Amino acid sequence: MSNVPLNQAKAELFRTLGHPVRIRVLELLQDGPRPVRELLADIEVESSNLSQQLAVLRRAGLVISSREGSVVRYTLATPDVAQLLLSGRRILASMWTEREDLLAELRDSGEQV
Amino acid sequence: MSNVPLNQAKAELFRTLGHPVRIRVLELLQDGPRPVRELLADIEVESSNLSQQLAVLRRAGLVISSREGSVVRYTLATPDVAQLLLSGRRILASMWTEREDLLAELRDSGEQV
DNA sequence: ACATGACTTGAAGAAGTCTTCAATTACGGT
DNA sequence: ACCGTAATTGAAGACTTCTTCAAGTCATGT
Repeated sequence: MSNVPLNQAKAELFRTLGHPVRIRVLELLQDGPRPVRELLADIEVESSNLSQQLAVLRRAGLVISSREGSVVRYTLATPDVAQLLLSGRRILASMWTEREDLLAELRDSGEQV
Repeated sequence: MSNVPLNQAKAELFRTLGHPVRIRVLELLQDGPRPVRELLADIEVESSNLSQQLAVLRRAGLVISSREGSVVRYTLATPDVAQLLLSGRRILASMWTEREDLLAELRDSGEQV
């Protein structure tokens, strides 16, 4: 039940998502394929840096690129990526509200002292 | 609709999951709280290394530790972590089957030539 | 008080990742 | 054939993360 190489693969997948530009790219691609030019317009990053991050996503197999004339279009390799991003948002949200609850508790107990 | 600090937070969350030992720990904690001793028995890793990885998870707010006598017990900060791990598994599965389909296609077209 | 088992911490070198720059490829228009 | 725009690549230096070691804390048994 441990399966070390599987956990290795999972870790690599998560590590691939571990960069704000790559997250943003995947989020934009959720609404359908997009040419690099458009991604570049929506993300504040240098063209060569975006290319580097796209290459990371490509190597990980999360996106697919195809040249169409002078433009390169990127597509999500699987729509399941959306689920993963959603789960991430949800965890952040629940950690945030838990911390907020704690703050409220602290404030309340402070008022009692 | 871009929200750079949010994407930064998401990226940090995913990066925290980007290590096989940390993945394994979270998976074990899905079945309930566990003392370090037990985690150590289930994961092939040095005690000090496990501690380092637990510290990363603690700092990220994904787990909570509490001392009970001479033993330290770890707990998932939120059960939502399970969803995230599941989504990860699912992506890996769908990437795997897509690649398998591709292989089958290649094999078939090879037979036709 | 001391020893022991259960963990954590700090530090150091190796390994990996990030950003940026300059060079390069690929296509379309003239 | 040449230029401009679109995108990728390779390489270098800064920065971060990983593993391991030795040393440290903390509670319990003797």
